[in-house]
Amino acid sequence: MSPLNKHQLNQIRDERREQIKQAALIRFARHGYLGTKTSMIAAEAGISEGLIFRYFKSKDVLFTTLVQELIEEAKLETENLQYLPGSPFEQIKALTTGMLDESSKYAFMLILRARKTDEIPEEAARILEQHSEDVILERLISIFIQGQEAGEFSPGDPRKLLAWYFSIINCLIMEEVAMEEYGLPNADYLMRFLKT
Amino acid sequence: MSPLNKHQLNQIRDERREQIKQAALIRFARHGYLGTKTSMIAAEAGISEGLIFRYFKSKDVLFTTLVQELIEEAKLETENLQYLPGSPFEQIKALTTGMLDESSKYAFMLILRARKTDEIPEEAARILEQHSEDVILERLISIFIQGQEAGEFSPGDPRKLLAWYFSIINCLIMEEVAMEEYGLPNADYLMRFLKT
Amino acid sequence: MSPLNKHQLNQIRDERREQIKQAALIRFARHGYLGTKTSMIAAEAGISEGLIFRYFKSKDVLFTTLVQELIEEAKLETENLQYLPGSPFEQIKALTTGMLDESSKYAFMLILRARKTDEIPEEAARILEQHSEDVILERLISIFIQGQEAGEFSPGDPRKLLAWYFSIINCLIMEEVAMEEYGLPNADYLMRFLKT
Amino acid sequence: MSPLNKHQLNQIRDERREQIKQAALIRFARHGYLGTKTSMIAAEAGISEGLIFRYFKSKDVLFTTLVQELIEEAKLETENLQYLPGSPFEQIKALTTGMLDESSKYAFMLILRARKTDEIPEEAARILEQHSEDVILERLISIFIQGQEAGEFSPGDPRKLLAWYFSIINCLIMEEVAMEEYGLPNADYLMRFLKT
DNA sequence: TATGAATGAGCGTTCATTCAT
DNA sequence: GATGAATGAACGCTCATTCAT
Repeated sequence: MSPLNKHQLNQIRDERREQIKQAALIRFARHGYLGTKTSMIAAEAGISEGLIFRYFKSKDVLFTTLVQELIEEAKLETENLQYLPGSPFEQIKALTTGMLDESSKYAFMLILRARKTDEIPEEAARILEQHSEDVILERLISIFIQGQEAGEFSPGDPRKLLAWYFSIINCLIMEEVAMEEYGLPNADYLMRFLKT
Repeated sequence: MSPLNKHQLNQIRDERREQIKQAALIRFARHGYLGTKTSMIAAEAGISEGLIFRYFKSKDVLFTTLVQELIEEAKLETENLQYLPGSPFEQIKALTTGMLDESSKYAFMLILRARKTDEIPEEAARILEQHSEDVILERLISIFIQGQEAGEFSPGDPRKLLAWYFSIINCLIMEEVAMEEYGLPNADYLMRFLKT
Repeated sequence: MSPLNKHQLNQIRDERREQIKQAALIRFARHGYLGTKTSMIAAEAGISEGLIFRYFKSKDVLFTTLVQELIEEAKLETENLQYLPGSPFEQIKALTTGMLDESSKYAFMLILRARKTDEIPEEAARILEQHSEDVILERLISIFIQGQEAGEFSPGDPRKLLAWYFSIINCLIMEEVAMEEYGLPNADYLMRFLKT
Repeated sequence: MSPLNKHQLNQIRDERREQIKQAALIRFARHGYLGTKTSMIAAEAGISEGLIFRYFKSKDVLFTTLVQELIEEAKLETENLQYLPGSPFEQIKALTTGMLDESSKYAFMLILRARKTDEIPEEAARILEQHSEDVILERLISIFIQGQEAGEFSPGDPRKLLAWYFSIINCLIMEEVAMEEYGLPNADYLMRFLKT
């Protein structure tokens, strides 16, 4: 008989995996893929360097896994959006508020930083290319069109408006450090860009 | 006796230096500090790998020199700004237009990417921290205050308004690639954030 | 009070030890010392990785123990040989037949592979050097001399004849895999090398 | 203008490549693929560890290149064989003598050791599987059949005879170290195996 | 001055070994 | 006694930097 039963071991494994992913998220978000040494992740997680490789085959796989899961989460959040109550303006404002929220800070930073660099694993680049632009934006575009039809949003190509608006949100999240002094603009301020 | 006189040699040196800096600018802007290998810079400049180190003591120094000079240029441009004719709104609009211009693309990309990563030489980080926020922003802040006094800009802490506004511009420049489809919003669009 | 008495525990220990040695024998024989990971031995034995080290201080010691014991067995077998009935030719033929037998395959493979590599523990190398040539060969040499005196074996330095003959046997055992198609030559065939 | 012309540089590169290959050949032959550390090859060649990788992308590629070239050479030698004058017996004796020769010792050791281990790069394994058995042996088999028809070689399946004979040669080369005392049997001795 | 071969410190990764359970 | 998660030394490999030419 085992000294620890199967359930307990699985729990330990799951906890460690999560712990490593959390540490990696913070480091990758702050220093990028190349700038993050596995020793930094180990230090952040408070474990030995070698242990990382029992849970993730390589730094590459660890990064790609994170990207994969973060994209998945983002997709779900956007999916829910269109079934939310309220006008298009209120829906986008809710999303904007969520994106600027402290709790999802590192997730966005990692994804956004990753998308601006060629220096990430090929597979991660593929995932980013595929999902982000195509799937999520398609969902939002219909909300934007409704917003324009309702006269809430400024006129013109809705895809263009959407692209610009989210570029700004994205970038602001990335600026986080520089912004420390004044914090992030609130959603109301940013909605100016959309209003007619 | 030397086949080239001192003046000619100096000219060659200066040209080589410039050539290396130009190559480095493009590469650092595109791939970041860590992502840019010295071999890439040599290839971009069409010289041998070793030669870089006769003109710059190290990759570190080359990068820091670039940052230094780009900051310097930006400072000059901002300095000139306040002596320009036109209302505060028109002055900021001119600056905005200049920043979004193609010709200064790589310069801004390098600086902005650098500011988002800890993974740059310490000295470069120090330069960015010191100048960018303190000196340049100080110059702009007075224009913003004038703008608010003239009722052209929205009210509130002018530093906050300034920080937010330029964060957005900066981010949009960085998005350059993702934006290919729609290009950058023109200055008029962006001025919305400032208007009351 | 212990649920198992001392005798039972010793029996478990002995069985485990044997089980590990058997698994290690197969793996070391097939993949050599460096090519065999302790995890492979554990898997082959159906036990956990850590348990190996309660029975053998190290991979090094496990390997050396195996070599030691296999050499010991070989020595005993050779010892018995000279008291066997029959002519020198028949005695050597019996030994040859035994070496080519399926049941001792892995034992010979391990020993032979070990002797061809420096990459084994120092102590194991020492054992191989000492015993193999000195003790076993001494026993066989007298049989060879008798064989030559009886005109059964070809003339010349008997040590040379012996060394060559067994080298050939050894090699054939190692070839096992490549030989699958045709099997091993039988003892009669090999005795040609000895006959006048 | 270059300080060294293109021809000189190519010569340096070719010499280094050959030097590394020679060092690697000796080490791989003696200690096998896993047992040979890149540091050992560098030490044997009298160069730094890193330099190996300017000439060969990886230890894997270096090994595979060696296997490739050695197989190629062996193929050529065997090809020439059948156009040589003399009886089948004399032809095989010439080949045997060549294989036992000091100068090609390491080449055979490397190949033979490689063929006995799974622990080599996949590509190298593929090359060995393809060429050795199929191409070379086919050439020799016809000489063996002629030898049997001429009554020079012992009867029976010629492929079996060939396989056994060359297994013995191969193994003897591998035994090199153990054999130091008596040297290798000469070709005459080994031809006994083939004679009727 | 210019070259590119050569170096070596440091990274990502493996695996024998330890140890809490 | 048995487990397998955890460690760390050592490996293969990269790349900024040096140096003979």
